[in-house]
Amino acid sequence: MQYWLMKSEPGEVSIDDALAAKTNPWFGVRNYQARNFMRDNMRVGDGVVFYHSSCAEPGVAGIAEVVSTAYPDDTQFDAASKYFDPKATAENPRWMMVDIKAIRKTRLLGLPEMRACEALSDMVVLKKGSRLSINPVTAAEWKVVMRLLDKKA
DNA sequence: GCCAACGTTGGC
DNA sequence: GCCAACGTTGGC
Repeated sequence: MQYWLMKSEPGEVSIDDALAAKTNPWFGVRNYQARNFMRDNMRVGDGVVFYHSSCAEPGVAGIAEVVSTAYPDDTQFDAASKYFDPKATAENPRWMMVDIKAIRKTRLLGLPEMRACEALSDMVVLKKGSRLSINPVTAAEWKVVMRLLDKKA
């Protein structure tokens, strides 16, 4: 059992959108490191910190879980999609995705509050210049995030 | 909109 | 295989 942080732009898929859907195929990841995490390391039941990025209030917005192992992201084959990849073929898919199920919406745990928490100082998402949309989260960090989420802001 | 940081591409 | 140029991410 592992833990992850997954970024989503609320303008695309917010935690509310994710909760409304039964499962969310995590299409559109076009970064090899993030793909490899999904393809090689994600297992059904893994915990996911649902993070809102590129928005007015970036931060943790909910909790989710991984509900499938990796399979080809079909948007790579769709010429009409902005995620289309002409170099990808059905025999040799380049991009993979997993299905995510939202568990609950939480209060917004914003970046300043996360940065203020010493126990989270090594979180990848807080590192300067970190742009990776999928990050491993340690069990210790997960616990701290859960505790912060249950606290009043 | 700005810009720092990072990833990818492509010429050599 | 190097590295400059370019594109993207994402906080501010």
